[in-house]
Amino acid sequence: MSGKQNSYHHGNLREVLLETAFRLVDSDGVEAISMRALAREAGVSSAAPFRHFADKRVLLDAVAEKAAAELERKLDESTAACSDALTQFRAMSVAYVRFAAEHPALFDLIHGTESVSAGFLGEVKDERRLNLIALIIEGQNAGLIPEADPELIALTSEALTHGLARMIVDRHPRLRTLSSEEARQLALAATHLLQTGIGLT
Amino acid sequence: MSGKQNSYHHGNLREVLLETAFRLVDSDGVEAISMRALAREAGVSSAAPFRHFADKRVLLDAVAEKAAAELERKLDESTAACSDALTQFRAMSVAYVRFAAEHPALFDLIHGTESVSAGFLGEVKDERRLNLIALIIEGQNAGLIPEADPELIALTSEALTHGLARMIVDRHPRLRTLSSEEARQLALAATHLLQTGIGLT
DNA sequence: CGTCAATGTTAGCGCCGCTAACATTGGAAA
DNA sequence: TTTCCAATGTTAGCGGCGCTAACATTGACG
Repeated sequence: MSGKQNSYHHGNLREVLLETAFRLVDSDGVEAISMRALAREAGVSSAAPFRHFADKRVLLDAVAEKAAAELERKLDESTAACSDALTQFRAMSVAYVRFAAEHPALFDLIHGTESVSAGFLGEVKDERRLNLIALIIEGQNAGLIPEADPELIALTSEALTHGLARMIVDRHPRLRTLSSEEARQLALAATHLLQTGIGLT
Repeated sequence: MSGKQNSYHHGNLREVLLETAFRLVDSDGVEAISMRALAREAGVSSAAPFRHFADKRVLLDAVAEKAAAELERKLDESTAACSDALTQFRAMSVAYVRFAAEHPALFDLIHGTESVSAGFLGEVKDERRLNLIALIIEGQNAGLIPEADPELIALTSEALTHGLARMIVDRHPRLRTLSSEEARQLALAATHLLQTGIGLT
């Protein structure tokens, strides 16, 4: 199915367009893609892509969903070898920040896409949040975590991780040209700091 | 100078274009602006704007710089009535998050614009960072803040604030439709949490 | 074997960013 | 005051874009 080159019907156009767009966004950013260029790349007329994606926004939504699924996969992977819940949480923070450092354009696209947070992947994220909140309540019952609103604690943790990732993507002056390993160490250090508090009371 | 309407020369075109673009980005997002539409709005031919901005990127850079200056202004304002350094820091976090909630498209443009973090306003931000670090070291000398790397503490604080702002702009499921007052309370609660730590040790 | 839905094609509309060549004008220099 | 020129406007147009309509090809299925 991948080598059909002399037939009128391409046979695999939708996936080829999607993968090409995915690669192009990852390497050159979302502004680098155009429907016509994708069509040329696939060796197809400039109207053909519209048989598979109603408009450009829909195609970008699909790319964003693919990227979000990839991020999800990496987050799951990261917690595979973690026994307790705390190390799971920290591993996920690290994986999240690393993804942002390695694929800034995809990270950007994911969060700039309405349909991602609204759709299935938003629910995945919500499920993760509920897990985190359950963990926090557990910690509070055991007397390990102060009795603040668990929702607030979860939100603050998320915000810290998301903020680190965003500062990298947004090329914050202190964080531009951050390697993946440096990103890992930074995420570890920052989440540790959140746990112990910075003591500014 | 503002009412020249029947003359060949507009007389104030650069500023009019800039202000129109600023308003349009703020209300409808960066994708809503086009050079030709701006020209029409200003009652001028579609080539005229290029006498003042070499290309669209340069115009957007100028809008971003204006927006960043506005943000700077609000940050300065927010600390006016604060005596000690800690309340200054928290007031700035609140102002930062509020700006993001009230002007998401401008906030987005600021951070997506290379020239802003590279140029003058990046230096302003750096100066702010140095102030924060000085405050942290002071706190450490007084025994109020743990002996972690002051740079790291500063970075973590920034990341939390930036993360909250970004979650709002990115329409995080839990934070969409957040009012300015809710943003204020959230920022206060989260920075407080950072100070005390969430105790997940 | 015929037909039809899926999926390709060509042609073209209107908008865009941007440029070249020309027009107007206000203000500095003579 | 007159002259002239740099600044800043104009028109016309190129090529690329997103997208649509009308038509062409074909494989799968009755």
